[in-house]
Amino acid sequence: MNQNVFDDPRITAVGLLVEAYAGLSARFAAQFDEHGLSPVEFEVLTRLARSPGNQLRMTDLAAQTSLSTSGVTRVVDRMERDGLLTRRACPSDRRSSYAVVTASGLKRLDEVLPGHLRIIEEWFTGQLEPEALKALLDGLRRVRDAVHPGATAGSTDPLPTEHAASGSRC
Amino acid sequence: MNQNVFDDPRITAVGLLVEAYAGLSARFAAQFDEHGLSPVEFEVLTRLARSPGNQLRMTDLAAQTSLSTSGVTRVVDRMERDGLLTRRACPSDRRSSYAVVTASGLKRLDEVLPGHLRIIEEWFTGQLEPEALKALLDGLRRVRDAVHPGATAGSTDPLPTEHAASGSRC
DNA sequence: CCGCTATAGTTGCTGAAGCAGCCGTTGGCC
DNA sequence: GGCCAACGGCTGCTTCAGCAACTATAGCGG
Repeated sequence: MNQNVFDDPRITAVGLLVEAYAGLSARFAAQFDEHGLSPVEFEVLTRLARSPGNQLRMTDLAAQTSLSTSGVTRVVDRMERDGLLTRRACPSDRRSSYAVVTASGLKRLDEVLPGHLRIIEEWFTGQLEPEALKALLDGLRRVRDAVHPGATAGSTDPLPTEHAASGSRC
Repeated sequence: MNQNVFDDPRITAVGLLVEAYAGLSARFAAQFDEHGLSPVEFEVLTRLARSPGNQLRMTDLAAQTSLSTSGVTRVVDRMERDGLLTRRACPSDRRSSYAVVTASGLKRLDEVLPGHLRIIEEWFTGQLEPEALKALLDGLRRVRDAVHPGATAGSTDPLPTEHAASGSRC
């Protein structure tokens, strides 16, 4: 076996990305867990909270997260059971329903976010001088732009606020 | 709700990392799938192939991947069923067993790796000029080093070749 | 107005992964 | 030599996500 293949700088580059991502994800997950949230639930909460009216149709929510529509159904089931979300019927289209963040859900988010930001700063952005951080982010943006739109996996797009507005708004 | 929280540069930074990672992972997974491998199986295959004798104890394999020991048991079950791996008893410690890559497993890896490297180049390393790539990797390395060692999630360490040698070598 | 097709969401089934508990083995200790 | 704590790996149980099938509604064409 060509042992040296694994020393290929391309492999190393991917390794760095994977490890940095995995390490950060683990920190995030630990903090989410302290607040009784899974990473997916946190993502759902933030997607909804940043959307107009704190709500999104199930389908749109699926498009904005790493979940399939059936996955969204289950997650919303759990979160509705926990009181973080509610389903609301769409008045203009009886097939559709909205997932809406409840006051309790917003409160939970307010409890989680400060610590989340602190963790990002402690383990990610604060690890680098401003110009090094900028270089890192520029590089990531380039890769993201190449690989991003409509990728198979969820897009986690940070600024899709107009997405819901473009759809059949109720 | 403080809508502007989501415009925080720290959130954006994480978004970039997550999206770049997710996008690349999706490309990788698609190619693995063409060769009948899951991402985890590819990881197991590479870990073993880069280890001395193309083998690793189940426990060591678990430590080097994102899996628990029970997860390793199942994955190795599947891959052994598919002929990519074999279990071999450890002569000096009858509790231990090795997972060994078969010729078929190595062949599979040889089929997958060139395309894998091509994808990395096309969507990641080739997207940036050499100095920009270096800056990106330096940044990732800093974050990785901060967050990495013994993290909760799997470590995906790219140079643990001495790991197996340090253990109770048979 | 009727029927046909597309769409929204839910549900049964399957596969994968973790945890906890189990058994067999090992290696130190008396 | 026998005993016992530690360890390696496997199995039962649970959780969770995706796929595919299903129901209900919407919207278009004849």
